[in-house]
Amino acid sequence: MACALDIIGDHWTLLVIRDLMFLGRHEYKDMLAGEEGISSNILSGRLKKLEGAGIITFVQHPESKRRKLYYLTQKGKDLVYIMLDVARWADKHLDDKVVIPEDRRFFLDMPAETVANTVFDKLAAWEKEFIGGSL
Amino acid sequence: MACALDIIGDHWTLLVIRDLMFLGRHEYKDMLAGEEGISSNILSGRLKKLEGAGIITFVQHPESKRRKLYYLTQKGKDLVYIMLDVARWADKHLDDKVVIPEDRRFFLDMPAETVANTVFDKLAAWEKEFIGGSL
DNA sequence: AAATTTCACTTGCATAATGCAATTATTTAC
DNA sequence: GTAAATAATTGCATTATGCAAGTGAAATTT
Repeated sequence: MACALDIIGDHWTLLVIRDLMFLGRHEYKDMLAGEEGISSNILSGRLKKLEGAGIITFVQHPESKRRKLYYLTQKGKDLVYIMLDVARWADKHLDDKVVIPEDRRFFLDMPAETVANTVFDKLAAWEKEFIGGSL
Repeated sequence: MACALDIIGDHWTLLVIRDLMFLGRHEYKDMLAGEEGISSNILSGRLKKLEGAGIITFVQHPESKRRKLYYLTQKGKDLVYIMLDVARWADKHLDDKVVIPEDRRFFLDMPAETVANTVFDKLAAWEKEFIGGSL
């Protein structure tokens, strides 16, 4: 538990992972523009830390040398179960403060495995387009 | 997600909850003696924060005026699903660094609901002895 | 009853992390 | 060539953390 929390137990790390897992934000600038307003230095540090931990990796953007496309490794994708439980808990106990977006709300009523497979499929499709397609 | 992480997204909070949920540490001094070595000021702060968030509460120890018995509310107990997923993820992906204690290892092979019910039953028995018994 | 110990904190202070704004280097667009 | 976009980095103020020591009340020992 403590070792896992060394990696994912801070305010911003799981938000970066959420961007990659659910929101289709694969670029630095997309994550920087997120509604929570992460600072550029924090984002930069978290991306490096997550890369070092083997949770994310990246390829060069096919249209630009300077842009990078970040995406989750399987180690990162497996965090979906934790993410889902956090969302379920927040929905149940913080429902006055929390609004789960409608387009993802139905996830909460699905079995975890179904959600995981849906997410995995979506990420695989993205990878096929941007990673598989460019190699 | 962000709101939940404001509460539980830090290094020590989930460790305090783990103490209350799995390790039967219900007193300040028990948590302070934990193997991770939390500082007294940090522990004090986290207990207050968790109490303020409605995740834990406490009663006076039946044998002493100064001692307190902390325990989880239902809001706190429901974090068991997140805790279990964190443990599963760590076991799968950090297995070189992580040793799951043998006396709790079998939890990883059980369905989440079974684990939750086991934990809930154990906590209810504790509460019946220390809370119900003293009122 | 006086002295000691236990307990749940609190305080002081050094170090580290965070947050914001501005800057930099490189790449792309015009 | 000039200007804009991108992925960072730097400087600096504020905040959080970590350690050691201290505090005051309650319990225990003598």
